[in-house]
Amino acid sequence: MTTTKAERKERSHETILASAARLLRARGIGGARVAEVMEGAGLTVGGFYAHFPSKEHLIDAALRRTAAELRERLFARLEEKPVEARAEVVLKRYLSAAHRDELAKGCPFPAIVSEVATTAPEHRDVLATEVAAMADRLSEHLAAGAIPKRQLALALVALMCGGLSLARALRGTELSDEILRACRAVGASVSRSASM
Amino acid sequence: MTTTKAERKERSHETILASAARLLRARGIGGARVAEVMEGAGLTVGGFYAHFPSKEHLIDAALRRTAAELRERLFARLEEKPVEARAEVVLKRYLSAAHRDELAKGCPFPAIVSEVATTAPEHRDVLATEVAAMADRLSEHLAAGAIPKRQLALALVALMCGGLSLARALRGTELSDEILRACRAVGASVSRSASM
DNA sequence: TGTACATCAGTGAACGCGCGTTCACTGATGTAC
DNA sequence: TGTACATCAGTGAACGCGCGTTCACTGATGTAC
Repeated sequence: MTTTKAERKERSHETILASAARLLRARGIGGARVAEVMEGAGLTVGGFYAHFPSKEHLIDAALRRTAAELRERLFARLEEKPVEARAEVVLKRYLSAAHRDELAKGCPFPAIVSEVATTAPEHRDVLATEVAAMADRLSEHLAAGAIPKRQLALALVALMCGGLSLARALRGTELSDEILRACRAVGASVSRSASM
Repeated sequence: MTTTKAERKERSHETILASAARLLRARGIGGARVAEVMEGAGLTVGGFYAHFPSKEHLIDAALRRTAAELRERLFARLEEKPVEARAEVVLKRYLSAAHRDELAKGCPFPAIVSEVATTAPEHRDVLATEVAAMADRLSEHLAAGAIPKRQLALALVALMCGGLSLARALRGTELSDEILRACRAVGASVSRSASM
């Protein structure tokens, strides 16, 4: 039960990152305030800079972390399914009402793409890496067919990200559900026809 | 050459709205600062509240305006083309490098969906109206086929919006161009196969 | 037509608030002897 | 083992800045007579 100072600091670091990961997804870059991140970690503002050199570094770390977590869950146990059915499973997982409603736990992209395009270009490189990683992983699970795998993977990432972004923005409206359904159906359709 | 006071005020109102329309698309809701909007209109901050009751009202007006302008251009002269070719034309126009690069002139959705989903839900209703209008207009230009027109329209809106959002966020990277191409190709493919 | 007054679009400074960051301090843990 | 000192994770207040909004004021235009 004895923990060293360094171990305790490491735990705090983790807690802060976890809190940031939640807030980044729920509120976006601008909305994830340092004071609130620290409060979410059970600490006070002042201590933050002993763990991260700046908010920018925190956001980058949280983005990497949440994107990796997403891939973990999105592509879990896909090997059990035949390759032709996998894209549909991914679409169903990503474009679900649960994923739309649990802002703080899901994909970080919808929460940040707008900001990276407009007021927070400093996160562009990290975002590019994570989007590429996502497309790569998806590509591995697509069947060869009429549409090149990489091309189909990139379009499906855009479809999923766009559909979830819109569905989240319109949460609570009938249109929101309709968008999720439409993207699942059309995404599945193109994946099927592409592999034939 | 004589203009009345009311006419001059009306002109200022227009100029302010035009400036806001540009800034909203280039910087998002949070990034479109009232002082900068007024500066862009050749005026000073203090006069703003004689034209709009709050920033929130301005953003709503700018969103409506820019969304309507987009529809105007996106669906212009489509009747000249056979119905089976129209979706592809829309995809080409929307998912172009020019549209990605000219932030201030294009579609407002990529700039604001993140914020509406996270920190600016007060604009949800206006956004819902404009997204629905966009899907309706697109739907009119789709050929009947295997996929219901409305469903295909909603998925194409999500694909376009998602593709453009990602391409803008990743502007300057090779991946950005690749995403645009992939979305155009896959979007065209699904539109074609759906109408057969 | 000319003069005195009213209107009101626009100015510019100030207000209040929230945010990222800094910093002097605290107190529990760790180290040296 | 006990004692004196060093370390450093975390505190909490302050700083500087930017933002939306307010407000007393200005001066050109419009109106009344």
